[in-house]
Amino acid sequence: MLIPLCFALCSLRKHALNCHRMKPALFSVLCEIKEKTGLSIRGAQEEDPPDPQLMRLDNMLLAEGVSGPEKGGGSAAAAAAAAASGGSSDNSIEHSDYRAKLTQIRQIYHTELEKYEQACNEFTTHVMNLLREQSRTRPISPKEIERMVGIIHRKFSSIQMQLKQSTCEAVMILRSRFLDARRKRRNFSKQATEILNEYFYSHLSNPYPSEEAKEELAKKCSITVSQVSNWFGNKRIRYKKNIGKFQEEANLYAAKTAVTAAHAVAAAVQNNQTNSPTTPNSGGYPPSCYQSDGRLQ
DNA sequence: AGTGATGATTCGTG
DNA sequence: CACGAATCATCACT
Repeated sequence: MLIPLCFALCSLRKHALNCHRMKPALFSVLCEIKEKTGLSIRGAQEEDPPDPQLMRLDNMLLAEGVSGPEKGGGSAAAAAAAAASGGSSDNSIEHSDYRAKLTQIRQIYHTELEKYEQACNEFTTHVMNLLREQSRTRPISPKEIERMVGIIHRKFSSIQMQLKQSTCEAVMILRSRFLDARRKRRNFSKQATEILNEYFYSHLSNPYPSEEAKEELAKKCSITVSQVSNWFGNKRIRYKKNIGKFQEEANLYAAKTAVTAAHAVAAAVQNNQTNSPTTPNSGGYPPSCYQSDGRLQ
């Protein structure tokens, strides 16, 4: 009678011990995350010995929207990621991908958690039954039963901690991948670069596109407004640093816009034969296809 | 592998 | 907050 109980407890102990270890690296990362998210660690008090590790895990899962209230699919993390990527809605594909994966993690977490809770209950009743059987051969105090139940619950909560740990790890990996992907860059298409360069060189005296112009350029180039801003920021500084190097490029685009303008003029002339052709801009740079306020026509 | 080009990020400033 | 400047990280070409 005593043997099955001992065996059960031993196997449980072994499992729990295996699960109990926490990687130091992960731990420090989690601490950092906690600091950054500004979450109160005092918030989630755990009964028994208040385990700071478990509290951190709980807080992180809550912050990531894994263990929190249903729906929203990790709104906190998604919002943070969105903010990190410039706050525009241009990365909606990546966001939805991120959210989908987070939902997946969340689902796994909840089913596993449920499974553990169920297993814990089953095991407790199992042990209770064993104790009941034993009570026929020897007296068993309520205190002993209570102690036994306490042991089981502690062991199962440490298993739960392992689940929380691995869930946190999964979220961390997902996040780092998401942020890494954000950092990866693709060169803009040749067409986009051309459009940007055309604007830049035809506004060389004041290469600062207005917000509207940026939006228009962004639309034309199929990039984001912040990418346009980045491009102009980079272009201005690099042009200024080495005007000589860009001279050829400047001439090229000047010629190009001149040709476009000439075509436009020719078309205008054809449309209105009576009008005399306007003289092209005699300055260093050709007449642009932009309005006086810098907007594309 | 080395190297220049280029898009993105970070930080200081007005 | 927009911008300049410096820097990082990757691309693209040799």
